[in-house]
Amino acid sequence: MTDPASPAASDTDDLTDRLRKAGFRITRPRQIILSIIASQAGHPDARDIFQEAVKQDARISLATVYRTMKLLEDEGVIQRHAFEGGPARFEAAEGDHHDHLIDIETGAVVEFTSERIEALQEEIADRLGYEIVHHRLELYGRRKNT
Amino acid sequence: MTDPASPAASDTDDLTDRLRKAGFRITRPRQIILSIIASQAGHPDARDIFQEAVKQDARISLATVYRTMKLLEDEGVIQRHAFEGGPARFEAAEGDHHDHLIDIETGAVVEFTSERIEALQEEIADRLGYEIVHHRLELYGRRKNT
DNA sequence: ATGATATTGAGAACTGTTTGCAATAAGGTC
DNA sequence: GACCTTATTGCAAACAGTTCTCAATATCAT
Ligand SMILES: [Mn+2]
Ligand SMILES: [Mn+2]
Ligand SMILES: [Zn+2]
Ligand SMILES: [Zn+2]
Repeated sequence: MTDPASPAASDTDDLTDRLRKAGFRITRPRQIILSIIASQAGHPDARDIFQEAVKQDARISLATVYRTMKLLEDEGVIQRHAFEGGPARFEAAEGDHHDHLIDIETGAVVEFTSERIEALQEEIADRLGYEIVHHRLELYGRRKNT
Repeated sequence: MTDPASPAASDTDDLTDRLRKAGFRITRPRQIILSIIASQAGHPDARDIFQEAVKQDARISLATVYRTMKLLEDEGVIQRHAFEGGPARFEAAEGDHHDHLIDIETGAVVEFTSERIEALQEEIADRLGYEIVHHRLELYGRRKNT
């Protein structure tokens, strides 16, 4: 038992194992960042994660957050989004694929899925002679005055 | 007759009228940039436009290109795209709405439309209680080996 | 415990874009 | 056309987000 106060212990352990097996060293910054993305909901940006991390270890640097996000993205642990305007935002890549609707007034991010849209995308790419590697569907809107 | 060598004269004239009526001064940089976006096909970035512009007037600055693109975007003359990674890219906003497929190997941009996808987007936003202001659908893929 | 080296923190560098400011020029008025 | 007001420009500095350089440090296999 290393840290009785750490949250989301099992998720984090899964991820550390995954990284260890991939030949990466399990450093303190990486453990902290992993625990943050495992527990944290939403779509935090690098600065959000950095600020959380600093609470647990004041000497962590923003550069390390960026480096770790890159690593985790390459490992398929997280996904990176580039919503309009702002900095890149991240989320754990556990669940199924989904797309996003962004409230242009509040910045809130709503997730949704549509098998039909996904299928249509494939169909279109296919017709154009392409194979989709990844895609990006973002709806920007405002809440209806019901 | 002001400049017998200028290309895409009528399109450009339409646009200058539009700007003039909106109360903007028709400056040399603006005329040049307008003629470039009116003639140029594709999805050039600010640097592309700048390089073209410099050929016609060596003293034009990149800052003015950015300022003009902002103005033209606000006026609805052009559309701005933020494809993955690179700088913002622009295109004349004459035609109908369309979305993009980007060849991740060559960077080529293929345009497509899908009324069905557009309709589904509306449906989804509606169901979530939102009204779509704009959206972004980008497919990133590679050419099929057929 | 030791050693090889992957990783870190700090800050410089970088890319794309915006901004402050003095100089310039567009276009309305005479 | 000359004159005036002020929008627009060029330049450079500032900015935001991200990546990189490099010496110091920490991980982990032995
Ligand atoms: Mn999400
Ligand atoms: Mn297009
Ligand atoms: Zn999708
Ligand atoms: Zn569309």
